[in-house]
Amino acid sequence: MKRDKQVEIFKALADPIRLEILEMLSPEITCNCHIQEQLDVAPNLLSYHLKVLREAGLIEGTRRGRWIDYRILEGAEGLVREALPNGVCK
Amino acid sequence: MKRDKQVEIFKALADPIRLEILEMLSPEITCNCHIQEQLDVAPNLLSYHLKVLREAGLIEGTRRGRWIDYRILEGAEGLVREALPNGVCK
DNA sequence: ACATTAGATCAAAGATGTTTGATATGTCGG
DNA sequence: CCGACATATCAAACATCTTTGATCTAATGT
Repeated sequence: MKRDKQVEIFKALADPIRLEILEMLSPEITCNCHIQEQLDVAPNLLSYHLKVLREAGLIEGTRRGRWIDYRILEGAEGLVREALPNGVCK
Repeated sequence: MKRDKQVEIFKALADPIRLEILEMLSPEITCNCHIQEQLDVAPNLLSYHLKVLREAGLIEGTRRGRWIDYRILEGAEGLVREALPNGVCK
């Protein structure tokens, strides 16, 4: 994996709001509005963090009517594990 | 693990120089001066990055005469794995 | 004790990230 | 088509991180 991609993934993980979001998304698809209720951040701020996670390739959103459902991408776990530096993780 | 600690670890990993260092340290103890040769960063900058990694609990340095040998800490792998968000990694 | 070398620390500059407020886009219900 | 709602985008303010240059500490060899 390219160094830049590796860095992008860890940057995406290096924020408390984004970690909350990822754990909230954990069990399954979650509507953006649902995340919003639980998280108490401005809607545009939530959008920003979701975008960072999306661009890192960790989540994906699909529109359902007026809302957007977010889910962790299939490949996300593999991607993160692949990003772990050899030095630290065999 | 506390959210702050989790964030601290990912921030430590979210930099290309620090990832280089970690992979360089991978096989075993490496003298600071050796890292320096391979990395081409100012010595004070290297110090800064080593400090970030040290404070995150990933590496440790011990002085040997004029030099300092750095090594990945035993617990580093466990620490990083523990930091991975449940959402992404089962 | 002195000069030299390896690292660390500090403060300021520069770069990058996050948050906010205002505005835009897309979708629904009437 | 219009008003309301969900989300996204944009620009500016603010905060944090990284890099640089100067200075400091600790250890070595003479």
